[in-house]
Amino acid sequence: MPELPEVETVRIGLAKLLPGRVIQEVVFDTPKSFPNAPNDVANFVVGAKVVLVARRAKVLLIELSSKYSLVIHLKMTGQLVFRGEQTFGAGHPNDSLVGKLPDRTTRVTITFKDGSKLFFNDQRKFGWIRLFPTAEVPNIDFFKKVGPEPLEASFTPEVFYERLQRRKNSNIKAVLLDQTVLAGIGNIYADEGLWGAKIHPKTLVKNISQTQSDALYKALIDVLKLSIKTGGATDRNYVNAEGKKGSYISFAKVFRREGKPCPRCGTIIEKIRVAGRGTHICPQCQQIT
DNA sequence: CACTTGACCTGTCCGC
DNA sequence: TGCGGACAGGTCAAGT
Repeated sequence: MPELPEVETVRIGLAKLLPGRVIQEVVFDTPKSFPNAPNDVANFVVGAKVVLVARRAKVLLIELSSKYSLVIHLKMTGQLVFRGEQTFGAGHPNDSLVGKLPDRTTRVTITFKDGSKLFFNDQRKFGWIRLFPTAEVPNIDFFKKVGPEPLEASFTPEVFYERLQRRKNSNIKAVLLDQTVLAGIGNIYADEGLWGAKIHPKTLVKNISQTQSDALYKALIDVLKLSIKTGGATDRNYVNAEGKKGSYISFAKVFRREGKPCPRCGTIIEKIRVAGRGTHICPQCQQIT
């Protein structure tokens, strides 16, 4: 669920809230949520100051003054929610944003010297926080393999078409979800982009024309930008750094709209299964070519 | 090698 | 009402 726009929205929020704060304490539930040894946390996290908050693909990077970085993947149900000390404590008038934290999904709590806290919540425990020397982050396997950022200027329609050709015999939806082809697209924006470009998700890449590729490029960029503008898509769990929901889902054309009319032609939207994922299409607008 | 499927988890929803 | 099972979907490992 947290795809590029959601992670970027969290980054924007944390970038305003965290830099300059000094970490005082880190508490985590199980090693799985924070696989680094306690010693590393004691040596390189506690006492360090947050320098900046960045994003690559769907991964958040919190760079510390210790030359180490917290590398965070929210996977499906992860949240990073910041609470200043003034919004803390049961019964406090400002303590009503999304309920009291920590809650039963809280995996890691980072407390800053000024009393504010950052909660890493994750209902399904797929997400994680890892600690790496900042200089080593680009060498993490995932970052070595991951594809280009779709919103960077260097990502042109030509680059997109060329990257798609890496998987000519796969269906286009599977390829859009492949992070080594292109970073940041997940189930929501794959469906929305394919609808925008009028391409059936089961269409094989080798059967996608340059014209269709260009249309898909534009549709993907458009939905990603719109979603960032609207604070991301809250389907179930997603919230931003302040614990607030995003509103993109109300702009969605097909995602989670099965049984409702296509906004373009009125045909009833169907939900099918492609690449092992629930997939939403307009059977009239999107036909296999 | 290219590509697809299953595992990892927990909560929710649907049918019986 | 309770219960089993399908489903949610990002990524990696295992399978075809």
